[in-house]
This record gives sequence, C-alpha cells and structure tokens, in this order.
Amino acid sequence: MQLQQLRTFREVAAELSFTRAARNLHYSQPSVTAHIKNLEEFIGTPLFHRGGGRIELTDAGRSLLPHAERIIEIAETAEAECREAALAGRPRTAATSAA
Amino acid sequence: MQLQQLRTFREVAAELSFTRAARNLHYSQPSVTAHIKNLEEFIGTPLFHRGGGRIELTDAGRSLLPHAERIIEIAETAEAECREAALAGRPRTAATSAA
DNA sequence: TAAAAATACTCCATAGGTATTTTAT
DNA sequence: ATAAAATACCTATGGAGTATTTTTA
Repeated sequence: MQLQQLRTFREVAAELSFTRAARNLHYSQPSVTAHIKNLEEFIGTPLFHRGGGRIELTDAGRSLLPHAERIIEIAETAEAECREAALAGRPRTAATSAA
Repeated sequence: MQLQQLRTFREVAAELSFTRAARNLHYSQPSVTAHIKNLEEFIGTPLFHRGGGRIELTDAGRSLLPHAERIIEIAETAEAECREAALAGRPRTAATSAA
C-alpha cells in the first residue's frame, strides 16, 4: 500500500471516473488504472465495480475511502508541522537564543 | 513521502540505530540510510542528528514521529477493515442472502 | 580501533508513458 | 458509434543489495 495509490484512489472515488481522475492528477489514464489495480491486488479485493462508463465503489472501497482521506490529511499535516519545527528549532544559535 | 519511509523512520526512531532498524525490518543498512535520506530530502530538513554511534531525533523528527505512527496505524486498520468489508459484502448471492 | 553510518556501484523491478484494443452503453 | 477502462509494450528511474570507505567515540 502506497500513499500515491491512496491519493489516486481518493480522486477516482471522488470523480467516479478513471479518466477524469487522471486529468486532475496529471497522470495518464493507464497509470491510474495501474494504481488502482495494484491497490486492489494488495488488499485482495476490488475497490470499484466497473461497467463501461459507470463505475462505483464496492463495499471494500467504501470502507477504505475515509481511511485514505484521513491518512492523506495526516501526511499533509505532518509535512507542514515538520518543516515548521525545523524552522523553530534552527534559531538556537548564540545570537538568537540570547534574546 | 512514502509509507515505507515512514515505517523505516519509526523503527529507526524507536531503536535510535540505523543498523538495528535494518535488522528488524529485514533491510540492508544502506537501504535504511536511503529511506531516511529520501524522507529528509522530501521534508527538506534532517530528522536525526548523527554522531558516530549516537543518533537522536531533531525537532523536526520529534514532530514527525507521532504522525508517522498514526498513519501506519490507520493504514493497518484500513487494510484489515477493507478485507472484512469484502467478506461481509460477498455472500449476497441467492443462496446466502435468502437466509 | 571498533562500531556504525555514508558512499559507490550494480542490477532489477516498477512506475510512467504512448498506442491500441476491448467493453458496455 | 462512442466514450471509457483495460491491455500491450517500451523506457527510465529508483529501490535494494554487496562491498567499501569514512567517521567518531
């Protein structure tokens, strides 16, 4: 399971379209198909019902979605906080910590 | 940022050793070094202070750790739940849903 | 000098793309 | 017939390993 796959999954679930998700994420459509396919293989079950144009989430997909969203959200928070911490920590040089 | 990197980061933070983390995760030591290096480059700041044997978390590393732990935890939950959902959903065939 | 991390390098797997085919409406 | 997903194929990047060097305690 990879963060990229989860981001792609979230986008496909939001758009209910591999093609539109691909456009939004600046991937090719086959790459999106591959992300989802690999994720499905990892989990061991389909995440979408396919039927020509119409696709929809399976039970497994519905159960994954909120977790995927939460993980992506925490990852973004972590990244931002981490960079802030680096900035906050750095000024502890003689010149600045004396103040 | 990748889940693998976060798992490696968590293990290195727990062991405070690249070498022991590598053993625990069944990676080579250089792979662990690469995981951390890539993660640090992604974030844009060091996560560990290096000094021969002794390594310790930087401020940024300390701030990342709980998020990494949470993400890994959710990923594990998601995986498990997702598989359960697939099992629960499947029996809707004539034979079983009639009961 | 002995440990642990970093580097150099090699190799293979995977991720991504383009072109095309299949499928379902 | 059309639009969307799947497949086939190719390429290039990156991830993993082994061997070695560097570092510092």
